[in-house]
Amino acid sequence: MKQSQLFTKTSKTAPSDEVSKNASLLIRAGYVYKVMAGVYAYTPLGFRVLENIKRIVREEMNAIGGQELIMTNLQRKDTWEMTGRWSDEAVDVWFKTKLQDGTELGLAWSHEEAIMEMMQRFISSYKDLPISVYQFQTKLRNELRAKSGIMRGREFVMKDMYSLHATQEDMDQYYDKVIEAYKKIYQRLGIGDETYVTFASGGAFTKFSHEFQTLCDAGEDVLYVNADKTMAVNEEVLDDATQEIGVDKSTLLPFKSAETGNIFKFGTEKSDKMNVRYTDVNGKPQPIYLASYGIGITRAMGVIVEKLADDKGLVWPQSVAPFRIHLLSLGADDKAEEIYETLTLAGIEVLYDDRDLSAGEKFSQSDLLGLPYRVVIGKRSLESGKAEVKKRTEATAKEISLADVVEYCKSL
RNA sequence: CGGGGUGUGGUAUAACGGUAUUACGCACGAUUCGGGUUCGUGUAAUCCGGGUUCAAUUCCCGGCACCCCGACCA
Repeated sequence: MKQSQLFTKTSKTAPSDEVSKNASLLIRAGYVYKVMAGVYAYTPLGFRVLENIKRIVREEMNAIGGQELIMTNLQRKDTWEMTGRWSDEAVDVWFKTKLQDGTELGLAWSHEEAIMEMMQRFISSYKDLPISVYQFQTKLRNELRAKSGIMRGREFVMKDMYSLHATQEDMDQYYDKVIEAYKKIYQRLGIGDETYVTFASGGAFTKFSHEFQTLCDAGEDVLYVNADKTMAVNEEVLDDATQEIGVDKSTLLPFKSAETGNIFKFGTEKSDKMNVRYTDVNGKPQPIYLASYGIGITRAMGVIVEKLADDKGLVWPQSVAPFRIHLLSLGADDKAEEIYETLTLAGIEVLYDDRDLSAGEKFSQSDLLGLPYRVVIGKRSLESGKAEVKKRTEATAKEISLADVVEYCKSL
């Protein structure tokens, strides 16, 4: 894409109403637009990052048999009354609205009940199980206080997956498979080395749920990690969990962390409350085992920013960057344009700064945008047949022959 | 939800109760052309509603919005 066509622009000044690094940088660089507290629009650059994160998650979910679908934001009251979660006392983040005839509706903060309700229409026999479905969905939660930029909003994008099983063994087995898939996801997102599978407060079925916690100063949780970094426990359940697994809690060190994923087993709770049954091999009705798996897509984006950005601006891992290469022309538009066309035709995602700006502006804005690689075609180096390439994470650039630029870019 | 704070051009900011400041941006014209180049001209603002006062961006009341701390957080 040519940068002259991009409607967003960078800003030298940080917004006065944002404290968090992620929101401040994303707004300055033109990735998001703040609509209100805790509610952000994703402009083309931010949209591309979200789509890249989703692509990675989608690939891993598909790899373990997940079927993608999309549920609705408008939800029926009676769906939630079946499990006692329509009440504002039970769930304090509800947005509710009404049809013109007065029918009460809920705006989806979760889809657990909604999935069960839909699935009862499709599951009748043990032969229909197991089933694993997932979606990328906008969740609406009426948080008392939004904070930390895109990391805790009132409207956010989440990947939620639900697996339904005939037996506990089958659920347990699948649950473990999801843990492995999640590990791959965080690795691919570039935050895997600092993301832990942790014990956290559980649901009705199990004593603990599992959270995926990523070490991050902007996070809201405190994680206790052991010395060789193989085990971590959420502070919320520190005493219980350390007792359960027989670990001396004084050997664990606390770190701030952000919950980037949460998985848990409902067991037959929803099935029982909502009276959803399948028929077993003996013709008898049986409850369905349910487990649920979430990843905050927008929160993951915020965590990536928080962890990787430097004093010059954003730094994206190649896997999620909106473009792989930032091509700058410094008074060498003809040659740069030619390279841009060639790379684009080759299917390489390039942001080409074709604007008539000073070199300094192009460089500093390029740093702020944080694309993984920068290729500079300058009038000066053009004369010696050279171009300059630099990784965003490295301080110094190197020169390569102009003739090798296209091959170099293809090899990245 | 409890507590605290802040609302001024598009953005960031200044102004004892007395002519709304400056920078960035934007437009035009020059200048420059490898780290937010330089200069000129122009453009554009006091959150909303009351009150006090000769006079309110400034003080008071109410509302709304935003931020922070806490609480909350499958």
